[in-house]
Amino acid sequence: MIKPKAKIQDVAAVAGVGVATVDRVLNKRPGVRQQTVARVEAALRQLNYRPDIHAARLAKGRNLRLAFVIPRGHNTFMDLLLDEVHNTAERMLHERCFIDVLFVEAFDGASVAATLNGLSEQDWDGVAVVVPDAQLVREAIDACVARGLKLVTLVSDLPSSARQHFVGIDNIAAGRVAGRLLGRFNAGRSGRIALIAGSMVLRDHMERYMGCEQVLRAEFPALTALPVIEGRDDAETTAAVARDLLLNHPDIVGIYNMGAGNRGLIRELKAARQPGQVVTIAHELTPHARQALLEGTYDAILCQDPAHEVRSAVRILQALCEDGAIVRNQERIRIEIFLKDNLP
Amino acid sequence: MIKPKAKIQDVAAVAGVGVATVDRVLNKRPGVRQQTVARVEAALRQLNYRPDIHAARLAKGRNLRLAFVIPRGHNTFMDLLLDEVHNTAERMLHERCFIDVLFVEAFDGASVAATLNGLSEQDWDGVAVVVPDAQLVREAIDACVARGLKLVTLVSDLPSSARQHFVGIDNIAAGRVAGRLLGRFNAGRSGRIALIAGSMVLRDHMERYMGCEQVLRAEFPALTALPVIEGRDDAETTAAVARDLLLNHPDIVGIYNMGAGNRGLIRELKAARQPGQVVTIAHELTPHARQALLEGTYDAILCQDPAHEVRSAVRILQALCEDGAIVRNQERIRIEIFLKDNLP
DNA sequence: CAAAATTTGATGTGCGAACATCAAATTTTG
DNA sequence: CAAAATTTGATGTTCGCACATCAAATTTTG
Repeated sequence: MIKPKAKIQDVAAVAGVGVATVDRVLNKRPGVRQQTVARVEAALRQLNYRPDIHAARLAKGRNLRLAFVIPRGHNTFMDLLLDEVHNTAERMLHERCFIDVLFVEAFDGASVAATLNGLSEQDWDGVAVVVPDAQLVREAIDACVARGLKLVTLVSDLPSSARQHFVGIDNIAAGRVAGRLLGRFNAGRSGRIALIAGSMVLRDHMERYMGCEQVLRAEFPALTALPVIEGRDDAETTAAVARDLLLNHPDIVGIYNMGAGNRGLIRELKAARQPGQVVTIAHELTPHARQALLEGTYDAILCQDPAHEVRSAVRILQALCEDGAIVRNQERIRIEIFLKDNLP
Repeated sequence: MIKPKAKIQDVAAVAGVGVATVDRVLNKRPGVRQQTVARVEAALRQLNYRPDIHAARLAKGRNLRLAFVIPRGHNTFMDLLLDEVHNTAERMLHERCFIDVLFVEAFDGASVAATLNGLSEQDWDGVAVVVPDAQLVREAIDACVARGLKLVTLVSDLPSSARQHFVGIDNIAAGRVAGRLLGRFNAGRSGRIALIAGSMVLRDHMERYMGCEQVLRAEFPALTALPVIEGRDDAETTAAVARDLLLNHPDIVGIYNMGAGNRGLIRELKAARQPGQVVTIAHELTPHARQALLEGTYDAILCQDPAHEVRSAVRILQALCEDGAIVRNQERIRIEIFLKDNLP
């Protein structure tokens, strides 16, 4: 039942070669005949050999160096993300892995690109980066990867770049969920749905919009979406656009806030409507949003767990750097749906 | 910024003692004066020393032995759980951790208790167990823990026992979510809600019932719950009770299946009603449930990710056995809510 | 066929901690 | 104060692997 784990010696014995040769094959060192390589690989497979990760990490003694590139002082969600990077950095210090945070300006592709271009493959092994959708950024990412850095995008993706992985939710699906909840919570009623984004140049907001619009059109014809308003992910701007909306459209029965700025929206909602009158869905479980959900101002909150995202980014970068295995399902970032009943 | 990780030598130097003494303190070996212990501990804290886990695991050379105690051939969810135990066992084999599965009879407290009592602390370090709620089981758990085994309950809890941890969802919250979705998806309508459990001796089903009933009573007075029916977590029995329900209660507007046996329920629903006529909520994303959700027979599925639960149980047992740290948030099992839009 | 080039094996070192042993230093006790 | 008991330090071994070196064996080449 329990097979003792094979070690290099065992592999060498089975392959009929010396341990040094097995070592050469395992670490892709030169100077081994192709036919010998084949023999060793057969033995590896036969014994299902995997290096003992603890011994390996100890022997290499190498410290992984990871950089997190994050917008500075952007919004509450980013603050949560940042906190978690620090927590994780603290923990990972004890596992031979250093994590530093590099700040960039929010919404500013040039700033992100400049930071990425400044990352030398001498100093860093991997990067996790929150990116705006811009050509400049795409090129900087591709350059990083070409230099040999491992790179994952975080929260917002840039699929056409050479990034090795994306750590975040499926935003189209999130939008669809929002659309369906708006539709079903309004069962029977008809009216208008207001959509608020941070900025439509943010890919994640754009995708949420697409998903929501799709579902509303296809399955809830009694509800029609108003044109998307931009709140700049900022409480004051969001408050202003929300006030306009609520004043000018008495027939609004639902609101989907795809971006940040929850504080502003909540304030205006409370001022303008009775609780429960407008079905409202928002993103990210910030303290204000949480409170609004409990009070009934919000009806549901869609959420990505920033802590999970950070841990996942680190695990994936580790795996990429040390060619370990990635456990797919473990790295699936969930679209969490919070009602007032299942708050953590 | 980056402090090089402290090693035992550093601690010894700071404390002004030899490495052997630090080692004695770290591993709680006897023969050190209290005052020296204090000096060493001060140094440990000052340097924020943590043993290098890779070196430690390598040196100990000990293999963790974990047992998963799981009901045999119970239902699809348990099958998924079992699959994942095997996957994880395969992966953990390479990390000095052996995992075995012990089968017990479903619903059978005596069988579980006997199995637990058979686990010697010589052969095992930790146990994860899916328990029915029975006094016999509680005693067996307490005995295990008293023997020095680390023990976590899985999926279904027994809070009054001495188990070190529970790995699973908050079932009361899950029930509340179900209640709210039933209420809101039925916005305006009034009628009866059918509740189906596997068995009310299962704590998780009982708790779901409580949560759901709570919310319905408090917030959706137009909906009244019928008495709970037991489907034995089995497709045929569930089909039979569902058929009865649907025949005898034309005023049913919602169904909450708190247990397994989805296949039976789906079959009867399709036979008796138009899709969309009865709001239906069920648990666990099995292939049949998934299909039903896509087709509109089900309206939402509440779910606990068995893969996450298994990984979490292993991590927690590891931490308990090697007195490592537990990352709380990472081990929080989420109540996942699936609509047809966010299926993985 | 001999010389040159390539492959291979044996061997050693270090990673950081766990654990063991023994001698030296210190404290306690009679 | 000396003998006994307790604490302490120095040292060595082990875990499994990565990496390096050198000599021996094999193959290739002219």
